[in-house]
Amino acid sequence: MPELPEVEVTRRSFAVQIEGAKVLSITMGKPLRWPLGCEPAKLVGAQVQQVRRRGKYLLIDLDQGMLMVHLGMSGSLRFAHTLPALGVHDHFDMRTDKGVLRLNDPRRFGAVIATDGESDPVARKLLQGLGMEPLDDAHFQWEVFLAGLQASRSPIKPLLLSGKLVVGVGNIYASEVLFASRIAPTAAANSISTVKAKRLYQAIRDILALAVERGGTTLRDFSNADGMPGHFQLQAKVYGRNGLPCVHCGKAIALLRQGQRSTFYCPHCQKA
DNA sequence: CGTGGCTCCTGTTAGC
DNA sequence: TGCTAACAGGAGCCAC
Repeated sequence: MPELPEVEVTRRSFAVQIEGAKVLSITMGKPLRWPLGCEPAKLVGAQVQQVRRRGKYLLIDLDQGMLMVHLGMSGSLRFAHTLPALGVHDHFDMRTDKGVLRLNDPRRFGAVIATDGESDPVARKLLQGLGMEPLDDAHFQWEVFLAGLQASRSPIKPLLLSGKLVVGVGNIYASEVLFASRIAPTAAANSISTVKAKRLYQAIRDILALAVERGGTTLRDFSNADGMPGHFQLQAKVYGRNGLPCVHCGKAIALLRQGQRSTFYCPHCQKA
C-alpha cells in the first residue's frame, strides 16, 4: 500500500501529537516481518522525542533508542486518544500518556523494530544502501542521479523500484513518473538521454511532492494516522489503466510484468 | 558486484 | 452463486 508519499503523510499526521509522549504499555499481536527485538516491557517509560522518515521507514526517536516502523504492503498507523478494541489485524499497540499508536497490517509484511539508534547494527543493516531522498533538495542531486543511471544497465523501472538510487518510488509512482517523463519502463538506465533523465528527475520530485500535498494515494484502503483517506488516485494516469485510452494520445495503456511486478505504460508515448 | 527470482501473509477480485 | 487461482501498494535474501 504505502509508498513514500503515504509514509510521509502518515508521519505528518501524528509526529507533533506524539512528541514528548511517555510509553505506558505495549501489546503485540501476531508476528510481523521481523520480531520487535526486545521485551515490550523494556520500552515502558521511554519518551518519544521526534518522528523522522528515511525512505519508507518511520524512525521514532526515543530518549533511549529508536523504534523503526515499516508499513510493508498493507500496513497503516493510527494515533488517537482512544481507539476501538484491538482487531484481528492490529499487531502493535503502544499506549502512551498522549494517545495510542497502533499498527494495523493484514498481510504482516510490515514491522516494528526496537533499536538502540541509527548506529544499532540492525538499524544500520536496514538503512544502509538506501538511495537519495527525493523530497530533500539538498540530498537529491541531479548529478548523482544522472551518474547513477549511467552506471546501470538495468531496465529503468526495476531500478527505480530498488530504491538504490532514489528511495520511496514504489510500484504506482514508478509507472507514473516514467509516463510523465515519456520513458519506456524497459529502457536500460544507461541508454536514457540526458534530456529524458532530467525529465525523470523532475517528475520524481514533482509527482511525489504533489502526492504528499494531496494526502497520498488511496487505491484500496490507505488512510493516515487520523484515519483520513488520500486522494491521489484521482491523478493516476497509467497505473491500473491497462486497456483504457492514454490521456495523452488516446491509444491503449499496456500492462507488462517486470520482476514479478506490474508495470503500466503507454507504448506510443513512452519510447526507448 | 549486479541482477533476477523467491519469499513472507491475508484479502479481494476475475474467471470459470 | 460458489469455488479457485491470480494478484496486490515492499523489500530482504539467496543463487547465479
